Amino acid sequence: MVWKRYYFTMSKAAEMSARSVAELVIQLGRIAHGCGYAEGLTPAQWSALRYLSRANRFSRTVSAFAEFHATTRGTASQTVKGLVARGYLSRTRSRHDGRSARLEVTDDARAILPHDPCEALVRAAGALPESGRGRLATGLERLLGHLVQGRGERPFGVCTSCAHLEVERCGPEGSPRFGCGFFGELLEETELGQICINFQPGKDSAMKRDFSGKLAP
Amino acid sequence: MVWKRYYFTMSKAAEMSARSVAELVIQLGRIAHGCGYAEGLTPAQWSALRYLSRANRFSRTVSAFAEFHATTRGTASQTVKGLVARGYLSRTRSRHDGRSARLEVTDDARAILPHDPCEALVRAAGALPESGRGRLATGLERLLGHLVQGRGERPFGVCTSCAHLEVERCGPEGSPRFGCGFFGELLEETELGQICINFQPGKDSAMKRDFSGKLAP
DNA sequence: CAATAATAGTAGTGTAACGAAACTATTTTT
DNA sequence: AAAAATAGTTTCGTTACACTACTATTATTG
Repeated sequence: MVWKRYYFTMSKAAEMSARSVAELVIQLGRIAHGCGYAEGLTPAQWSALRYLSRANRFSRTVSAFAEFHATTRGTASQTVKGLVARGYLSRTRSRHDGRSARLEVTDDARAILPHDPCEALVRAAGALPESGRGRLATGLERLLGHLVQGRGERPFGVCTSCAHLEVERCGPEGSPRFGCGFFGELLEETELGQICINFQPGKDSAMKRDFSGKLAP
Repeated sequence: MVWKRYYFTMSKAAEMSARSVAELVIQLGRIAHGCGYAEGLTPAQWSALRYLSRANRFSRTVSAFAEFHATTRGTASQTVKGLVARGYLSRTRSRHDGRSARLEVTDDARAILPHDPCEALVRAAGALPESGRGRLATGLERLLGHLVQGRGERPFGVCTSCAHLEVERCGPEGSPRFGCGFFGELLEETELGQICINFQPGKDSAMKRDFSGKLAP
């Protein structure tokens, strides 16, 4: 295991810098969480709106959000209930599974999403120099990966870096078609950048991730 | 102002990566906060113990912790009260200021600090490759700086990167002595790495920061 | 030097976020 | 056909936290 090697041989300096990273993440997280009461919504509700506006059609359910938000289904149900009551989410029962319901972000919700109080964090990140920002994202992603792995949970991710993604090219010059090997369904190109509950870290992913949303072979 | 320049000219790709950074910080923050109930202490109490064990003597007060924790003095007072009741903190009234009381972390508290649930985050950070870890810390520090600045607050920091630090060398080979220009008091060498409530970002700091805790001229 | 303002800290109250457990209603497994 | 698993909801109790009002001390100001 990789982290053991690093952990047990960590020097004093390495431990200090690791602690610095942890402290900074905690501090940032608290501030980001605290500034979450705009538009009469709670932090949990904003989190739900953010998640559901970024999740693909397999992942827009109460249970998926509960797992993403690291909370219980009961709590997630309450959070969603409030948003439905305000007209920010709509429910449609699944035809294939009578227990399940799909959640959709309404136009009203999309209208207020730019007022998400966490946009302050996005702006702060945007103020960083371009090169450092990419490295920061990569570093945080790895950090989250280690943390989630240590808790025995699954990470969330998008199709473009998922092992379940399948690409099919019709002819040498034909435009590619995409599918998910897990759900066994075709994927629109716009769906490739959405968050999926069944993300599998792509050791052998079909394509490399790219922040622009475009695909690199 | 720097961020304006970056913000208004942000490309689509830059905005995506900024959003990634923000989302990752939020996610990490939630997980780090959620795993905070070990040893019968609440997340807020763990946060207080962490802060007070890292803060210098000018900063170990209820008000300083309230500001650090971005909460009210009332809430901070409650948090501290619980820790005093459990014997993890001791109060000593200030002789210079009858209103103020100094908080000290007890030996009992130092004994349980290694069981801080947020140590999982430290371990995860320790699992990162050494080079990336340093850059990650720097990037997060800048991010926090931008965010705090945008909220009109002051950042917290340590003497070694503070503008108030004064260094005095007794002779060409003599060991240096340190003082704080703000509080007008001498500083022990062990205090130079502690968090201070009156940190002033050191444009012209007397020394460069170093994670090892050692000093570089 | 008095009057006022500011600061450090505490106490009490109300809200609401959240976890836990119990409960339906479907689907899957055996 | 019976049992187990899953999606989701509801209820209840705890508690973290903000808000307000309050005391005690120090700083400021005319």
